[in-house]
Amino acid sequence: MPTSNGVADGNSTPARILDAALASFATRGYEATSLDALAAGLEVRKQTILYWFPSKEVLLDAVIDRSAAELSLALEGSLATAGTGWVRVEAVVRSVFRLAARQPELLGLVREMGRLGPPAATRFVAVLEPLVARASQFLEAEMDSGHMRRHEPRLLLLTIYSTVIGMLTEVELLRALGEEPTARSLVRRRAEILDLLRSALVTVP
Amino acid sequence: MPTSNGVADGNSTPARILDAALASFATRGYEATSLDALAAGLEVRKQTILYWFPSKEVLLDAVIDRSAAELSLALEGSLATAGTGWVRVEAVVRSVFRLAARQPELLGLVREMGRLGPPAATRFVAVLEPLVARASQFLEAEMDSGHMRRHEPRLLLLTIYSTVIGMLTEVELLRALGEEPTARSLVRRRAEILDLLRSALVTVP
DNA sequence: AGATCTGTCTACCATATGGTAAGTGACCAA
DNA sequence: TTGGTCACTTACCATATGGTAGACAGATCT
Repeated sequence: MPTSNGVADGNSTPARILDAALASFATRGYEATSLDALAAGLEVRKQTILYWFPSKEVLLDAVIDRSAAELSLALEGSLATAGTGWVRVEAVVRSVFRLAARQPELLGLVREMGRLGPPAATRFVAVLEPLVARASQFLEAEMDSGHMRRHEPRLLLLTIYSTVIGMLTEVELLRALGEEPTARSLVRRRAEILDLLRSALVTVP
Repeated sequence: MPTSNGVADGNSTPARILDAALASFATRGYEATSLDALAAGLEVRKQTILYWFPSKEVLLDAVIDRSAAELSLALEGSLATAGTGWVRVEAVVRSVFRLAARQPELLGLVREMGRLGPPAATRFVAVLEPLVARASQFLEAEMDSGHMRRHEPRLLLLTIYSTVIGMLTEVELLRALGEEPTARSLVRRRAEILDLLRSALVTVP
């Protein structure tokens, strides 16, 4: 039985396994990822994976937990930004894009969560739930004070979420639209999304 | 070798297979769908499936082709709507929601397309490519004539796409937000999305 | 030094999966 | 009647998959 906790800092074996699993789950999908393939990529035997994570599902849970924590941390940080309505929304969107540039797999996993029904998705949502509540309250307050156009806060959140995730993960469609997966394109997409959101949210005084 | 073409109208066996495959691909995903499970659901032996569709991949292609055609037809219909900028955008969004109410699996498959890289996604995108081009041109023209706020047409399209698909397929997240998958909720989501898009697109005169 | 623990490995295994080969009954044209 | 096609079936098979059991080398403890 492994002694070290799930945190597994540095380039320890469990951390490397988590990294590889995240990457594969996010791109190929959970079911399409085999422990053998994962192990081969790590130049390790499959049993090593099963030593640290007793089953594939446990591995998935570990990946979800770590990713959710990371995501949560990044969002918490940007939510701590002071400022009136739009500035804060912009800060959050920017931080998500920053995250996407540094760790695209993370956003890919988020996208995958929808497919894996409960209990995986439930676990993921549970961690982010407080953030959603905070964001929802924030939006509502901003609308009440007239800083933003009035919308249904939760559905507005879903819209922002969908748009950002779509912009960051719809690689196939992006390619079809002639948008290459470059850093420059990412910046352009960020500009566009901010432009759109501002149009939809900011009240013209 | 099957004689009838891929159209397979009515409740013929190949049509039933396509229906079941579409449903399963859209919800469980392609890799997670086994021919055995599919056959069991249809109360038919697996070989019957392989009789009509020589391999799983061929089945996927058939599902994609049929779905893309159906989607294309629906969109073509709504695009034929005459009218100035916003009215037409609204018509398209409404038709997609109508489609989602009647055939949720179709939208689910669209969502799955992103995951299945080439060649599956390519095939799908290829069919819808002309529509994308038309829509893009339409948006650009409307912006040129000042009926709509200026945005990057293709990225605007991606935004609309992401938002609509998200609103219609993010079941887990919707549940977490307290939005039940009812018809009433669907109407509310449609209203919200139209509201948002109007805010972002329509120029205040 | 000997015992124990840790991390990884080799050796298997039951099951599931996509796919091949060949058979069977119904129908139909000659 | 007979031969052939059609739709579908039973009988298999090679491979991949998640997982179990246990060996083995090195470090750590007593």
